[in-house]
Parts: sequence; structure tokens; C-alpha cells
Amino acid sequence: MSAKPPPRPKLYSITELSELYDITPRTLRHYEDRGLLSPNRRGQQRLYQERDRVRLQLILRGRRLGFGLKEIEEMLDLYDADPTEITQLEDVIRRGDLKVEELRVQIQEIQSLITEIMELKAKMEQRLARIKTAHKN
Amino acid sequence: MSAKPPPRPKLYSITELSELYDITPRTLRHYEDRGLLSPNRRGQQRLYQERDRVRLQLILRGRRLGFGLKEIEEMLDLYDADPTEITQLEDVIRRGDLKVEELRVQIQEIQSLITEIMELKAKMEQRLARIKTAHKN
DNA sequence: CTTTACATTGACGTAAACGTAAAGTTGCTT
DNA sequence: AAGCAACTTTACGTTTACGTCAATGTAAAG
Repeated sequence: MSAKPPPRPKLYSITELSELYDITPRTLRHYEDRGLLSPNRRGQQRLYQERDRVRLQLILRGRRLGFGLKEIEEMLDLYDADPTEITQLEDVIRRGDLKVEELRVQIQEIQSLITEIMELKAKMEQRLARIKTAHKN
Repeated sequence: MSAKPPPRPKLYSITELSELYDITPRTLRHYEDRGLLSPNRRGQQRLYQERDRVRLQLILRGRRLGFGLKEIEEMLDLYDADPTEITQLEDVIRRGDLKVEELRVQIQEIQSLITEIMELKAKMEQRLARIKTAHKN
């Protein structure tokens, strides 16, 4: 679904990046206001790096999964913990575990939904079959 | 996670049902305004049946999964198609398939997220280990 | 030097999903 | 009969995640 990035450390203008992910520049600025992105500047203009693009991917996936920006920020925070601070490392591990547990529950719920839809579908198919055979008489 | 229902066809007042699922009466009325629930009335008061409770469960799960009420309505519509109308049955089957595909993609995305978090966690654990062994000298 | 294209920062608007307060039933219970 | 608890409708308020101008800036092209 998502576009493949070139291996070169490319730079993006705001509209380039927005078109790459089918969002509006406004959205990118909004994420910056919320502190989720902090692109460099060339003068006054924003210059997005690979790093920003990757973070954006994470944000957009989070959004597709129904997370709020606040929650997404917490997840992104996991990635920029100070790797020299023991407590921060331990914190990342702990919060990571919690998130993973949460996500596993989500998968369970989705699977339940799938099951129910497929059961419903099976019922409808049976009914259809019965109606059609009755139609043949 | 969700409370177990009694097998008897119990009736619920609006506050009973709201407390059962830890939501407010306002939320139930809102779902009714949106056409997602249509409880019977005893005079002016709402009387929720098992059927309503089950629908509510579906709604709340949908919400936890990040779906909007509009989208949830479409899913609920699958359940009340006229079982004598062939076109409606076929429609349910088709839309059911689409939803299931969508949900499978969601699961994939969640699994990617889990993988990434666990990789991050592994990194942090390695760093922690290194820091601690270095500390022993 | 003036278009033109693309960018910037406000700042107000909007849709969704409720929250919240007001004012009025209704049915007991004391 | 009076009061209280639980319900009702009406309606405006709030939060989130942007949409949508408006006014302005800047840089390359003609």
C-alpha cells in the first residue's frame, strides 16, 4: 500500500511528502504543532528527511489503527529515549511490553469480528442456496 | 473483559445497561439518535432487551478498534438484512468479504507494530546488559 | 522587475462523539 | 401530598484532528 522509499537520503518539501502519503500539507504542519515531527528548515521552509518520513509512516499507521495522536506520541517516545539512561531504557522496555499486550488484545477482538462476519456470511449463503433450489421447482 | 450476560431474556433500564458496560446514559441515547440502537419503550422510558445489549457490544468493540459510528452502522446493517431478498443476501456476502479483507490488513499492521516494538525492546535490553556489565568493572 | 509557484503563519470553521447542565415527567415511598 | 430517584428531552459546550481561508514571504523564470 505505502510507497517504497529510495535508498538515498532524500529530502522532501512539504507538498512532496504530503503527496507521497496522500495527505495534505496541513496535516504535516499539524503533526509538527503536536510535536510528532520536527523537520529541519531551509530558511523558513520545512525540509523533511528520511527520519521524518519514517516517523510519518508510524503516525499514519497508528491513525489507521484508530489511535489518537496523543497515544501515537507516546509510542514514538519509545524511539527517542536516551540510550545512556538506565531508567529510560527500563521504561521503554516496560511500556513496550504494555503496548504489545494491548495490541494482542486488539488482534483478538478483530479476529472475533472476522469470525462473526464469516458465520453470518455462511448463514446467508445457506439461505441463498435454499431459496434458489426452491426456485427450481 | 466484557461482562457475561445472564441466559434469561433480561430487560435493562438505561442506567443499568450503561453501568454494565461502563458508559454513560448519554452515550446510549447518542447511539439511538444515530440509529444504532432502537430500544422499546415502557411509556416514555427506554427498555433494552438482549438484542440491544448484543448490538451494543458490537458497537463498543468497533469503537475500541477505532471505527467510526458510521462504519459501525454499516457493519450492523449486515445483521439486519431482509433474509427473503436475494439481492440483499448477496450484498451482505459481498460486503462481508470486503470487511474481512480490511480487517485482515489491520491485523497485519498491528503485527508489524508488535514486531517493531519488540525489536526496539531487544535493542534496549542489549544496551542495558552492556551498561550493567561495564558497571561491574 | 514582475509573474508564478510554492511556501509560510495565523486564525476561524467543521465533523464526530460524546459531556453537561437545565427543566420537566413519572413512579414509588414515606 | 410531598419528596426523592430515575428517567425524559432540549440544547449548548468540549475535544480531537484536521479543513479552509487570508495575508504574506521567497525564489526561480521569463
